[in-house]
Amino acid sequence: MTYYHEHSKVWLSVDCIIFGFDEGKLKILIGKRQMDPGRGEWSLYGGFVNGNESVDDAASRTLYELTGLRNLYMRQVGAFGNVDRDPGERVVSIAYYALINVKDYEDELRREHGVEWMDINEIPQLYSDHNEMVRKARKMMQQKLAHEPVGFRLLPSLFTLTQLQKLYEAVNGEELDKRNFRKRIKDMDFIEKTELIDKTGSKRGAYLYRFNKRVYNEDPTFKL
Amino acid sequence: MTYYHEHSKVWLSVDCIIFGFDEGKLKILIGKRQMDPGRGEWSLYGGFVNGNESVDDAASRTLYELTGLRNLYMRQVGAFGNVDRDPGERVVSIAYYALINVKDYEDELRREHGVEWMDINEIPQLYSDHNEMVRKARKMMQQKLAHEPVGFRLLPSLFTLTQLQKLYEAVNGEELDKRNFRKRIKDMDFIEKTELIDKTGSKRGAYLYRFNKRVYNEDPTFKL
DNA sequence: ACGGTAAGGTGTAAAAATTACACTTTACCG
DNA sequence: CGGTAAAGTGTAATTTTTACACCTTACCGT
Repeated sequence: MTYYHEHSKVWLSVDCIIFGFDEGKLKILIGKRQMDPGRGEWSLYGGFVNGNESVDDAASRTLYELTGLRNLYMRQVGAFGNVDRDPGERVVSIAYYALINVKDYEDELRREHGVEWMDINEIPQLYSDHNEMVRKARKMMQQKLAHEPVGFRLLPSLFTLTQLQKLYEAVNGEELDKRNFRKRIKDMDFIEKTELIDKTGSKRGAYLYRFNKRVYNEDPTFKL
Repeated sequence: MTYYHEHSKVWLSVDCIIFGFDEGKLKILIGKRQMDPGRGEWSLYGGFVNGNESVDDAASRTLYELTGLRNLYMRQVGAFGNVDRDPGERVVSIAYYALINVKDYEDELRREHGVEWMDINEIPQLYSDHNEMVRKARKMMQQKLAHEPVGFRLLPSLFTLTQLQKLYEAVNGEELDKRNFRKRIKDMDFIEKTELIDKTGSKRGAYLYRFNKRVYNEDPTFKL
């Protein structure tokens, strides 16, 4: 018997704020809880941490469970540990946010889990402290996108400059000047213009770009 | 028996990165572990989370235990949850950083707990994943100080502009231009000049300033 | 076939922010 | 009473950021 046992153990869970970008809007995945406590309330998707896995691994596993996708871009938001945050038992939860390209997410899998994309600006009241998690995740994600080129995770691997601009506008909630935006993009060698043209967004068609990670790593300078 | 019980519980601890500013250097409090596992290794100060307290409360309590100070500026760094991070048992730890004015910390209490101030740039190898916690805490703290006027927490309530400049230099690890620095400070109405003069730092003496929280709250604009 | 339409694409000048930089003042101390 | 060491102060050059408008292209409907 060591000093550990003078203290009490808790259940540990992970909750996921999964960001997607669709129809010009920033969205997250939420669903109605299918179990007690809180059955029927809107909620983030989550799961418990098992004894044989790290907390990060539990988050990866939970994300995989929900989306069928591995190696998603994922960052920890933080621990939420109020005593009464879970109405049933003492459960401390570690929140993570992830960025996914909505096109990679099969709609069938989405329906299976009973979750849907909801505009980040129209999130209803959520179960327990999940609104707080979302707020913090959103802030951290904004911060991250302003300083590192990870926004691409929310887009297809080929994207137009208009898509990219709309993405940043949605994330930051403010419009950007098209010429100034494109000027900045041109300074970033790791955003490569391809010869491919997207015709879905306009009659004229727009060049498709791609993010070149190797070039970025050689000179990791990014400033939106 | 609910679904909770299909999963295993873990011990939860908090670890504290306590920043202080002394002799022109940014420092943190570390001590040699006085218990197994890891007895004798350099380590952060920490404690366990009890069943009847929130994780934040556990951190406050632990900080109070160590410093005798309440209402310290404190922010969560994040959860550290590798399976083997604690050599004894499965313990997930939530790290917090705090900012204190070293003058508020009684040296006796410090010795009682066997901790000492160590230059942030000269931190030895620490127990478990504590070095990682320190790295992350330092990064977050730098970020915070660059965007919010919380550096004052590391100084006496009255301070000279030279002290303030040296603090920011220590935090960011780079020298600042004196005139440009003071120009920016003058633009911040919430940094008030008093009529008091500090004679300890120079023969001539320097005006003492203070942070006025009320004025800041009226116009919370800060940019170092 | 052609005019309307809707998104794609492009440069310059003004304003603002940031940087670089050097000397005078003061009061203590020896 | 001269040396010293920190306190205090302004301006010009540079860089960064912002504001702003028109032409192009290809599809679509008539």
